[in-house]
Amino acid sequence: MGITPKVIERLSVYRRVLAEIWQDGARNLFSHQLAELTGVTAAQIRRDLMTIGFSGSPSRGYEVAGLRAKIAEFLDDPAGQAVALIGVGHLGQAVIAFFNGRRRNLQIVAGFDVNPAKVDRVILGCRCYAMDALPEVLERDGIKVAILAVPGDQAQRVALQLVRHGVRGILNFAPERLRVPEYVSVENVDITVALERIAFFARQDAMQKEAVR
Amino acid sequence: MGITPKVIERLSVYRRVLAEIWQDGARNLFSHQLAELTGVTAAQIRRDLMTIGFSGSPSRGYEVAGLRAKIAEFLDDPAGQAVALIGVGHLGQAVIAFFNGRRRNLQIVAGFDVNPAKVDRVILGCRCYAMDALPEVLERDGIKVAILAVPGDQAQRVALQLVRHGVRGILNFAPERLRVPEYVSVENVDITVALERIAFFARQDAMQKEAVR
DNA sequence: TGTTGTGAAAACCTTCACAGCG
DNA sequence: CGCTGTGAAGGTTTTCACAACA
Repeated sequence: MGITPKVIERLSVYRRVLAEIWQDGARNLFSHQLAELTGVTAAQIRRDLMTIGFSGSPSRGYEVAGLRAKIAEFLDDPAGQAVALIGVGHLGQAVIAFFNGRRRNLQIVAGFDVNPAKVDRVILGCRCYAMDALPEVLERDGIKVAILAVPGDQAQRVALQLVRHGVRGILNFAPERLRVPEYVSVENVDITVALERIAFFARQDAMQKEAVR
Repeated sequence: MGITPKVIERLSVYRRVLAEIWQDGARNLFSHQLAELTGVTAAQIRRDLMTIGFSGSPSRGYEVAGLRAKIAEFLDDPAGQAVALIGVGHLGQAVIAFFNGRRRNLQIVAGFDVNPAKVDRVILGCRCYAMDALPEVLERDGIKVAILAVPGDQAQRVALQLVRHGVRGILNFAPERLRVPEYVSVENVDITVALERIAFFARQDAMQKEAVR
């Protein structure tokens, strides 16, 4: 029974689609239907649901409500998880705007920035603090998850500061590989790398077409 | 010989680190040194360099300049690649700010938005157009790569529009799985999913610690 | 019939371990 | 000696294919 990051990722995608089709009135669906909606193969979906211990019926398929509940039980902390955002620049603000209101269970409750113009203001609904306040606020709100949206040359230093004050998961937007203790999870969202990847494959496809001609 | 997305991703990381150490005056390095700097294992690095056909010497290691050139030869189009950005909201602007000046070879040359207040302005150095202008501009600039930063409910429609006008790679920030022809590469950067992933593992670690206690 | 649940196979990716060499 | 390059092994993830069932 292996709950790998990939499984988590797909479960997260499933549940978004399930919420949509629930709105549309669907109460049951088959693996191949969910496959169609998510771009994951039906076999993969059945495997994933087996992994989290959810069963369907051959005649009716999977019950949407039950599956949503089971996924939530897996992914969410019932008490909710508070999230800190370090770096309230363009990217940080985009993350707040993108995120707030989307998931109730996971909320960005505090922003931190070195820019005095931002400190003690409420930006897009998120209260901002000076970096000095970090230890105090993290402790006060029991924050275990942080989003790092600071310039690359500061990411490592800030990351260690976060870890020192109890953070156990970091979503890192800086183009630096962080060195942190192994009990801390890091997820790198590297926009440059992502763009280079698609640029490469877009070019590849174009070259193939040329070769075939 | 398999050039998979994972290899591309690591090459991209290698070259960033190589640029840094080149600045610091390093002219050669061993696989284990690059491993230390990137968090990738030395064996993996040697395998990757084998894949792109780059050789080092047992005594001197790898020549930094040559390796940088070889990676560039693989990843970059020598003519450069123009990139379009669809959706110049918070996220779109963050992407421009994050990206501009970072890679010369890959440049965001045009932004598109439905908001008339943005049309025909230059935002963070990027010229913005109305959505109507999409076909014309894509064609004019020979754009094959696009960044999609529009609301989820519009992503699919816009994606097909992009494909229809020649785009072959899409970096998708919308929380929707795009259905596009198989000759188009899509890379999903799903911030919600990423955050849920680290939140899950942060919680996991906390629970394990509790169980051990 | 058409579906789920799943052992087994296949595909893919990473690591090991060592020959070869300066 | 310590490194690279690489065949082979090991591990992980995905897919196949089919029994069981409504």
